[in-house]
Amino acid sequence: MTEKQEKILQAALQLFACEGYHATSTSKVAKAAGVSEGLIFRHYKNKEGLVMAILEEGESRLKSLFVDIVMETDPKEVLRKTITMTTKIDPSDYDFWKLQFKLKWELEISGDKKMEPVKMALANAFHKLGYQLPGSEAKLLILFIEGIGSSLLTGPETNQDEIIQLLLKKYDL
Amino acid sequence: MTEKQEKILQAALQLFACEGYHATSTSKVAKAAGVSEGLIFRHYKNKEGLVMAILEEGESRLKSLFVDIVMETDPKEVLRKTITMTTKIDPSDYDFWKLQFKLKWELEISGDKKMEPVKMALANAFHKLGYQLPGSEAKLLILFIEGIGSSLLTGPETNQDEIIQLLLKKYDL
Amino acid sequence: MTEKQEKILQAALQLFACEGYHATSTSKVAKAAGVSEGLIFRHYKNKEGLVMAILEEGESRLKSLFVDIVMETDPKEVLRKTITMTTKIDPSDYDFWKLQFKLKWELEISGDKKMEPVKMALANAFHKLGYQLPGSEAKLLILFIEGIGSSLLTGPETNQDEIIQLLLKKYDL
Amino acid sequence: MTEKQEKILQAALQLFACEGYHATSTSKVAKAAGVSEGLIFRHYKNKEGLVMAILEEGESRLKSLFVDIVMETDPKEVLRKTITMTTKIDPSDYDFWKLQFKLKWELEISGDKKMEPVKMALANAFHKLGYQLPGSEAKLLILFIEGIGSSLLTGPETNQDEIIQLLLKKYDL
DNA sequence: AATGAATGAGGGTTCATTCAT
DNA sequence: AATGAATGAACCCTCATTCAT
Repeated sequence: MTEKQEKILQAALQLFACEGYHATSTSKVAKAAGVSEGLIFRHYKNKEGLVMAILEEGESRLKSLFVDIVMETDPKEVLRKTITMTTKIDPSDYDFWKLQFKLKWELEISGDKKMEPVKMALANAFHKLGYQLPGSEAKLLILFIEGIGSSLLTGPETNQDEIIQLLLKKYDL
Repeated sequence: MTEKQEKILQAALQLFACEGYHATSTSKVAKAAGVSEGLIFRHYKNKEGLVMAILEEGESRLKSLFVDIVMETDPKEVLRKTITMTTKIDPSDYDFWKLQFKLKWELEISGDKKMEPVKMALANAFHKLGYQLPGSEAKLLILFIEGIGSSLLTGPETNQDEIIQLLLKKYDL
Repeated sequence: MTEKQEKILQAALQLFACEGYHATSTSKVAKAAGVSEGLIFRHYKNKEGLVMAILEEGESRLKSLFVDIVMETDPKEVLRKTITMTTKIDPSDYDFWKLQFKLKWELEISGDKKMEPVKMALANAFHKLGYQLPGSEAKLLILFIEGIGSSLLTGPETNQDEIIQLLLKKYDL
Repeated sequence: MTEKQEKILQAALQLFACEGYHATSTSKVAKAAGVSEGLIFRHYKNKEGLVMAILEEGESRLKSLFVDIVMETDPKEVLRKTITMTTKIDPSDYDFWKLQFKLKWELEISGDKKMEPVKMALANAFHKLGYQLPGSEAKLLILFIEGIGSSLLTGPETNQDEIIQLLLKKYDL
C-alpha cells in the first residue's frame, strides 16, 4: 500500500465517519487526502470499493477486541471481558467504530456477523453459569454493549465507567 | 392538510426509513406519492423541511408512548412500563421509528431530548427503590430499550419477548 | 382598475426596475403586492403581459415629457427644452425610467420609437437654425440626453445641472 | 486554457451578449460550445464565475482602447482620440462590448471604473485647453461616447461617422 | 502510479402558468 | 375578482466515474 493509498483511506474514514457515506463525495475525499480524484477509482474501483477497503483494513481492530473474549474459558471472565470491552477501544479508533454504526443505519451494512462468535461465547458462558435462557441472555448483553458503544461515540461525555460498574454488579462480577 | 400533502409525507416517511435520507431523492418521493415534484417544495420548502414535517407529525407517537411512563407514580410500574415500552409500538409505526434511528446516525439529528423526561422518571423511580446510582441506572436502562428497539427494527425476527422477560426479572418485576 | 391591480403594477414596476425582468419572479411580485400569484395571470395573462401593462400605463409619462417639445415652434426653445428634459422628470418616476433602460438591454424592447417625434422636431429645429446636418445633429443630441438620463438613474449623485449648463452653452442657448 | 475552455468562453460570450445573462441557461452554453454542462462548472465554478472569466479575459480589449488616450499628452489629441474611440473597435469584438452594456443594466455590474483614467485624462485635457469646468466637460464627453457606443451596438445602421464629424467640430478639432 | 479534463445522469430547487373552488 | 393547490419544464449545480496522458 503506497503512501497515497493510506492517505485516501484515512481521509475517507474520517469523512465517512463524521459526515456519513452519502454526504461525502469522492471529490471531498480526494481533496482531503491531497490526491487527484481519479486515483481513488484507480485503487478502489468504486466509492463502494473504497468503503469496503476501509472496512477490511479495520477488521483487525474488530478481531483484536473480540479474540480475547472468544478464547476465554472461564465463563465469568467471558462476561466480565465482554462488559468491559468498550473500555478497551483506543480513542484513535473512534472514527472507525462510528463508521460501523453509521453504515449499519445508512447502508444497512451490518457488522453484526462479526459479533456472532462473541454471542456464541456468551451463550456458552451463561449456560455454564446455569442461566436458564443462555441464548437470550447473550443477546441481551450484546444489546447492552452496542448501546454503551453508541452512547460512547455520540454522546458528548457519558459516564461510561459508572454504568459498567452497575452492569458488572448485575451479573455478580 | 390536503390529501396530496398526506401522500407526500407518507411516501417520504416510507422511503426515508427504508433507504435513508440522502439515498432518497425528492423525485423518488414525488413519484411514490403520485405527485409533481414541485409540490413537495411548495408545501415543505426544502427536502429538510420535508423530513422535519415528518418528524413533527410523528411527535405525537413519541409522546403517547412516553406519557404513560412519565405520569406513573409507582416506581416499580415505571420500570415495568419502560422495559415493556417497545411492545406497545404499533407495527404500522415501524417506519417512523426506523427513521428516528436512521436520522440519528445519518444526519446526527437526535431524538434523545425527547427521552429526557423518561430518564428523569426512571432516575426518580430508581431512587425511590433505593438504588445507589439512580442516574446511571436510568441511563443503563435507556440504553437497553434503545438496543431492543434497534434490534426490533433491523433484525429479521428477534425474540423480543424473551429478552424482555429476562430484563424484568433482573429488576425483580 | 381595481386596487389589487394597481398594487400588482406598482410592485412589479419596482421589482423589474430594481432587479431586472428575468431576475424577478412572478411569485416575488405577488408577494410584494400582497396578492395571490394566480391573480397576476388572471389580469395580465403573462409575465410579458404584465410588463407590457406597466409600459402602457407609463406611456403618459413619456408623452407628457415629449409633448411640450414636439409642440414647440421656436427652434431654440425646442433645443432648450430637449436639453433640460431630464430635469423635468419626477423622482417618483425614476423606477419607470430605469425600467425603460433595463428593458432596452435585457429584452431588447426599445422605447426609442417613442423618441422619434422628438427627433423629428429636433431635426426640424436644427434645420431652421441653419445647421448643416440636421438629422445627425438631432441624433447626437438625443444620444446626449439618453446619456444624461442613464447617468442620472445609475450614478449615485451626478451633477446633472452643471452638465446641462455646459450643453446649453454649446448650442448657444 | 484548453480548447474546450475557449469554446465555452466564446459560446457564453456570444449568448450572454445576444440574449442576456439570465435568459441564457448554462445548458444552452454547453450545447453551443459542444461540451458537457458539467465542464462549465468544473472550470468556472459558477454561472457567475463564467461571466467573470469572460470579463477578465476581455479586459485587455478595454485597456488597449484606453491606453492610447491615457498616454497622450497633447490635449487636443486626447479629445480627438476619445471622440473617435468607437471607430477603433473591431467588429469582431462587438459581442464583448454589447455584453458590457447588458451587464451594466441587467446585473448592475458596471465597467465604469475602467473608464475612470480616461475621464481623468479628459479633465486634464480640458483644463489645459482653458475650459472652465473641465470635470463636467469630461463627464459630458464620456456620456457621449457611451451613447455612440450604445447606438453602434443596438441600432441597425447608425451613421456613426457623420455624428463623430459633428462632434469633432464642436470641440474645434 | 498519478493526474486532471471530461462526461452524463441525476441532484434539489424555482419558474411561469393552469385549474378548481 | 381572487385564492392557493398543483403542475412540468427548466434551472444551476454536484455526482460518481472514465479516459487520455
